[in-house]
Amino acid sequence: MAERISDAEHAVMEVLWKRAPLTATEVADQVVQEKDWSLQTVKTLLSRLAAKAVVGTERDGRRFLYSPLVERDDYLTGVSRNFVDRLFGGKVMPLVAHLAEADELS
Amino acid sequence: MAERISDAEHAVMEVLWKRAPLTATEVADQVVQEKDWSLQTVKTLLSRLAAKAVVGTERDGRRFLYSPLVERDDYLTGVSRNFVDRLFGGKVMPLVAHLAEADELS
DNA sequence: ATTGAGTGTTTACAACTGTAATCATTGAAA
DNA sequence: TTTCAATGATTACAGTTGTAAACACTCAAT
Repeated sequence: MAERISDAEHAVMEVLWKRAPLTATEVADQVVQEKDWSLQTVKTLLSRLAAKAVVGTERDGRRFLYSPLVERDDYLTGVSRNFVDRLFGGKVMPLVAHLAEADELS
Repeated sequence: MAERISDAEHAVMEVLWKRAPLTATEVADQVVQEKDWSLQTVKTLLSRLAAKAVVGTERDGRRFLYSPLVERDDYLTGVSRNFVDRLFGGKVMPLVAHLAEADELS
């Protein structure tokens, strides 16, 4: 039962997948370049992810260092499969057909 | 701004996409074969879809006939694009790679 | 010793979801 | 005509999500 990661949480994960461990502020600095969120919001998201054991925390003096506990690859595989299953009966081809427009399909 | 359709609502839409117009009870009869929901639940979902103008209602005496107002095809294209954009930077190939396992890729 | 900036924790709060129960209306049956 | 069953409308209620404010603690600078 893979833990569910919400959209907002996903944005945070992307930062940690790029580089980790990071402090909350470091994560926020990155995230803010994409999303217009406050530091508080990012900290809330980190807490929720930690509560779900999707990121791990490691004490570093007064602050925490956050690191992903699930691999980006595993996560993407999970949601992708779920997506095709729900919307395309598990078949990849119909999905591809729906996307075969302005994309580099070679 | 395509109206957001939730998972539960999507199950209802699938029924209407298969055949329409239908009464609430007819929809429920279909849906219940898949999901273990009460008639009330299906009616709530139909109301919400109608409120969002995703299904249209046509009075038929004392009851309503419901029909989809968005095409299944358009909807799938929308969510698919959104999905690849958010998770794969709009690139289809990486997505396919993540799914290239037990599937009929010929 | 005091203060302020950084950091984690707690609380907030509305929108959306899943899942209905209850209410109200009304046509059909008795 | 009274009653019942079907049906739409209203209300409910907890969990998740997005988005934070407020609180508390503490190290570093004054």
